[in-house]
Amino acid sequence: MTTQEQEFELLGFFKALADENRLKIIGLLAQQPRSVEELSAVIGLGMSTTSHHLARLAKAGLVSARTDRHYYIYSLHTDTLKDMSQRLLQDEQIRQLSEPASSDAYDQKVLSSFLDGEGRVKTFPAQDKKLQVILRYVVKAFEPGQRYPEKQVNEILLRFNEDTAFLRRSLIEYRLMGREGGGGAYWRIDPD
Amino acid sequence: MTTQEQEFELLGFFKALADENRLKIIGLLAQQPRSVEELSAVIGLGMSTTSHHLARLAKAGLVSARTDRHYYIYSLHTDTLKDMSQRLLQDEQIRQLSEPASSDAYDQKVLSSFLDGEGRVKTFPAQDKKLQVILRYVVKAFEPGQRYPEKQVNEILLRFNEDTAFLRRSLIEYRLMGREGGGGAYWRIDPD
DNA sequence: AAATCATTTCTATAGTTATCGAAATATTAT
DNA sequence: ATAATATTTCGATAACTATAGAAATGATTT
Repeated sequence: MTTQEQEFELLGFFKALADENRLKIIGLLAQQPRSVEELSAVIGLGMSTTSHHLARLAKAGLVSARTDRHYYIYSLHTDTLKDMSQRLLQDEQIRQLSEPASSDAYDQKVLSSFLDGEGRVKTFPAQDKKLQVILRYVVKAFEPGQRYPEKQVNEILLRFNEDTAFLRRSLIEYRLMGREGGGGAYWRIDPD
Repeated sequence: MTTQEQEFELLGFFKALADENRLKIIGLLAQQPRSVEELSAVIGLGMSTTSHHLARLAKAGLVSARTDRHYYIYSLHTDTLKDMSQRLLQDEQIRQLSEPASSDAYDQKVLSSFLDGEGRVKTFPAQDKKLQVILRYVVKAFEPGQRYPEKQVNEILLRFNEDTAFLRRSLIEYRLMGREGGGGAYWRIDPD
């Protein structure tokens, strides 16, 4: 089962139960199976409306009907209800509600705001979170595992902005690059 | 907590989660707390819309915000989610979703269809379920605990319909009255 | 086969809600 | 204080859904 299907299933489950009259139906069917006519009389709705609600509940796998004499007798699928609520108790199920990949949408938005057409940094964002997006973008100009003297670092950073000192300092501060105190060698720190 | 409040709370819970984008928000906040701006960028909605969704989730007690720097950081209340889903696992919670008293609405509807203005039975319904409603109505004319000879039973039943034999037989069949084989004594069986 | 009855499907309408853009509010930085 | 920025509130619109009544379908009895 894919993440999207999971989400859809859970969404259908919640939508099915997000109605006052459908909750009442669930409650009545939990007591005993009942016909459409009986249900609509008890909760005070037209039979077509009740039928509609039952169809939605059935689509979510919460009820089903068997035919008995003149009547369609609907009954509750308690196990579906319990399966779903138990799934909610599992942390992983909740975390997977949003596709993990889509997280760069935010980065894209920040980048398009603060970069010009040639990929240079127009201005530096004041907020940490946005600045980090910019820095993660800039640091890709360095090869992982390679060591750079300060002079070369400045040359590379100059492609992004005049203020190489600020960039250099920030890259160190946010632990995207490392620096060796003595010889002035820099290197890119791998993201983990 | 009254039954109505319970239902309302559960209804609010389901309504809060019955939206695709709110489910995504829940998923994102399960990974880590985030700001409105970040959330709206990632799921691709306007910030006002995202704010609206967050407000609904907060109303249901599912998220809350703390302020940090420029941002309002929203985080997930995992315990609310778990409380609710555990409540669903308890059978009593589900049965109480509909007020128990309201079950006579159906009876009322059946009675008004098959009784005339004086409380007499116009015709006998063909369906078991409806016939039972009529019989439960008729049997109230007998005092619990008292014994009636057949002749008196017929007199009483005559107030409801000419066909006293059918009524008598049905009352026995559906175990609303008992009969003593020998002397022909009848009595009303208490509902349990 | 015809008749009766329960249920569903169809059609239309009213109420609710998701959405966005603009204006207002709140918070932090200068 | 003033400016900058993030968030919420407001107003309007579009999409969705609950609802009822009428017509169609399906099932049961005679």
